[in-house]
Amino acid sequence: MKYIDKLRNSGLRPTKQRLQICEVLFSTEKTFHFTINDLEQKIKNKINNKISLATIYNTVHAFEKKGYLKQIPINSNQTYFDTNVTDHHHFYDLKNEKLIDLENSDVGPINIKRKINGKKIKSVEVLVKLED
Amino acid sequence: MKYIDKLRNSGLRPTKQRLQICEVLFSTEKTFHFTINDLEQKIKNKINNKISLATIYNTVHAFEKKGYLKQIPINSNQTYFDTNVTDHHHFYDLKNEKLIDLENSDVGPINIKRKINGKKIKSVEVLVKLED
DNA sequence: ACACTTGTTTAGAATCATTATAAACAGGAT
DNA sequence: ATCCTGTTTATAATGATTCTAAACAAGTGT
Ligand SMILES: [Mn+2]
Ligand SMILES: [Mn+2]
Ligand SMILES: [Zn+2]
Ligand SMILES: [Zn+2]
Repeated sequence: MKYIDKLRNSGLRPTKQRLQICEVLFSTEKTFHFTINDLEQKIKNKINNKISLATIYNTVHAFEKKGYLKQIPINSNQTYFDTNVTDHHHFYDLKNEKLIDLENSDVGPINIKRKINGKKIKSVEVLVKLED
Repeated sequence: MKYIDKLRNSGLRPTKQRLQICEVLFSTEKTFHFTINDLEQKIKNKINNKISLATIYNTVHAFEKKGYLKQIPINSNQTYFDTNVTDHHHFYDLKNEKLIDLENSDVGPINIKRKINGKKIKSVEVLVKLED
């Protein structure tokens, strides 16, 4: 399995549940955005055994900490995650609550001129809200 | 009172609670960021009567809908609001969970080149996450 | 001033995403 | 096989937010 090494190299045991969640999250060429609820449904559809909700939360947070997922900050009652962990920006369609990736070339480089003493920049993200 | 007209012109009755919340939110020259919890504390400190938590939620949402407040999208368990309703960007200090305004001149104009069919841009916000 | 309508406030309950608990389980090393 | 420790799981707890519906108050008209 291609995910076993990925997990081992991160210090995560390659359990059956984690491998199956890897399959759901990382086996497609296209990256995507999801909530825990979305992921729960995808898992239900793609595998026959059950993975507990607690494990889904645990795994997503473990993967996030290892840099295999990232959270996207939007105002929603549910947390959105992204399998695209490169630096990139988003459209957020307020009507259907869906995120759309923006290529960096669609926005251009962003130059933050101001500095805060003792702090360094971890990320720069643009969120473009869309309405009808 | 200076807030009575503001409220009446928005179709909101100038109740005692709303006027007091206006005082807390809009009487300082500096704008600021807050959570509902922050606001609850500020209210407790500045006035002697009690305003119920439900009213604080109701009022914040009413003011948001009228454009007197806006929500700032960040990944936090609590919703952040801003009394600065102009288009502007933010630093977000991950350590102490505080927002800092960025002047538009600190970021420069952002040109979104891509268009989505049938949708128009409502806002463009940059979030710069800070770590130590 | 009074009555009437409708918007607002309120305490408390409900909702619901997320996190904590702690017991059963499984990976991996020896 | 045994042991250790990380992981999974069902379930409970948490906590921010929203809902409910009854009491209340603002505004309007008389
Ligand atoms: Mn997380
Ligand atoms: Mn809201
Ligand atoms: Zn994305
Ligand atoms: Zn701000």
